[in-house]
Amino acid sequence: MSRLSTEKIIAVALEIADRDGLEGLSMRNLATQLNVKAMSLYNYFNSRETLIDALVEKVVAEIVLPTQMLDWVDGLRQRCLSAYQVLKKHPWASVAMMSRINTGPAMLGYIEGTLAIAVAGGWSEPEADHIWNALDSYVYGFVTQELKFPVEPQEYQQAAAQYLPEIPASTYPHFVNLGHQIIDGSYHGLHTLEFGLDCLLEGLRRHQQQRAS
Amino acid sequence: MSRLSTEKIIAVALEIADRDGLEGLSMRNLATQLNVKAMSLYNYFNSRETLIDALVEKVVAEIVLPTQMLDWVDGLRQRCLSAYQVLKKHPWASVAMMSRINTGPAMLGYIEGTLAIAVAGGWSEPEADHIWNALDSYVYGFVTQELKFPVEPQEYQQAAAQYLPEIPASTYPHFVNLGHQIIDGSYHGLHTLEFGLDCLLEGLRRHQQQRAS
DNA sequence: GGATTTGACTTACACTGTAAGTTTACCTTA
DNA sequence: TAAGGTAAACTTACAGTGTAAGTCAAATCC
Repeated sequence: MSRLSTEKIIAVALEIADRDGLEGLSMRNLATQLNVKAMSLYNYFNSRETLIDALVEKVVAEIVLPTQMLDWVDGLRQRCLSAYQVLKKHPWASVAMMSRINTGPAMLGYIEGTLAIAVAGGWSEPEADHIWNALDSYVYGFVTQELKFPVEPQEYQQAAAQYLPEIPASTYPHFVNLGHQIIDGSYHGLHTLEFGLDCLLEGLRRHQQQRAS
Repeated sequence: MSRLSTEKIIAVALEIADRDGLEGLSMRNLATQLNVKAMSLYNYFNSRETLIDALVEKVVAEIVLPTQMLDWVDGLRQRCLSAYQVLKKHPWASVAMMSRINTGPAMLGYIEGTLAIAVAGGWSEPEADHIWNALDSYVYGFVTQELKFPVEPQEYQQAAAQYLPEIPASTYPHFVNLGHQIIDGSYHGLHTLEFGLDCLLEGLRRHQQQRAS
């Protein structure tokens, strides 16, 4: 660790954020990991916020856009699944991407690539803009919600068993029923990105067909 | 303001959060507004986090579920639109709702009501669970993204005019095209919740029809 | 009226981001 | 090689954060 660099800082910051979340990424904390004092970081980033912007760029760059020519539905689907995988690798990122404006090259390339798929599929540019926005709203929202729940079905089962007794079945019948199904194993309780994603895409396809006729 | 109470604290905290965001809601700040010192608040809430949980509950309680019996599609649609309006009134809330687990009565009632609409529409409980999750993922994600952009078309136009010159049209053709359309007024650039919502619902309807046949 | 509980208070600690100013070390040019 | 310039580290300081711990007065209850 002879000398600092933006790349080195970003790499270590990414490690910390992935492990401890954005709130665990303090300038002093990060500096310590780099064998340096906090203020030295300000030679490379104007503020903590701009550092986080750089982290978001780094993450967006990981999302892969389909290269070979696909049906627009398959293309968008594949893109969303890639975004999903990347966002799950970086648990802090979905909220950051939703709530901050990023105009870095990775983000622009990501948007451009998505628009291109839709336009190639016969949509106008404003329509492609709506489609991109709708898909990402769903993907970001889904990931963020999923991250707050236990991942393993087993943990889910335990959590359900723990909390369910306190919930009156008379006022919340369906909710409690679901809880019982999760506890007895007849329903895993886990959600998949594909469920809503395929509904969205199916709706879009219908929308396009209806307009053509 | 003779005496503190959870209701009074929540009311003022809600004002602050709505105006300055969650990061503007500090215990000292909040206490000052209540003519009290910070530590007095801890007589009513164990921590800042539990206070925020209470705020979320308060917000969820504002969401209205359709009362009269509607088609399940219309019922879910109406519910999502209500949630959307409420979340826009409380700009900090969408992220909070996505990222924290809330088991208060308002939240449970909200979920239960949503499940009930879907089940009444012929879906199984696990399916209703998936539907609820998909819709809320989209709504939360949409609101959060929308809140970071300028609201007025005019501001959007100005922002586009300001940033577009720096973006090379050769590498981002569709993106730049969209920018031009926003600047010249042929495309407002604004998104609507309904676009993706109706796609989702249409996809769900198809899904159900296909299964029935 | 005395005991008990409630709800406010003060103080203190370990953090946070970052503005401002200083020193060290290297690199370039004479 | 010596000198000058600059880049990149440093220290110090400030105003803020959440909250643990202990104190003290007033209201409530037996």
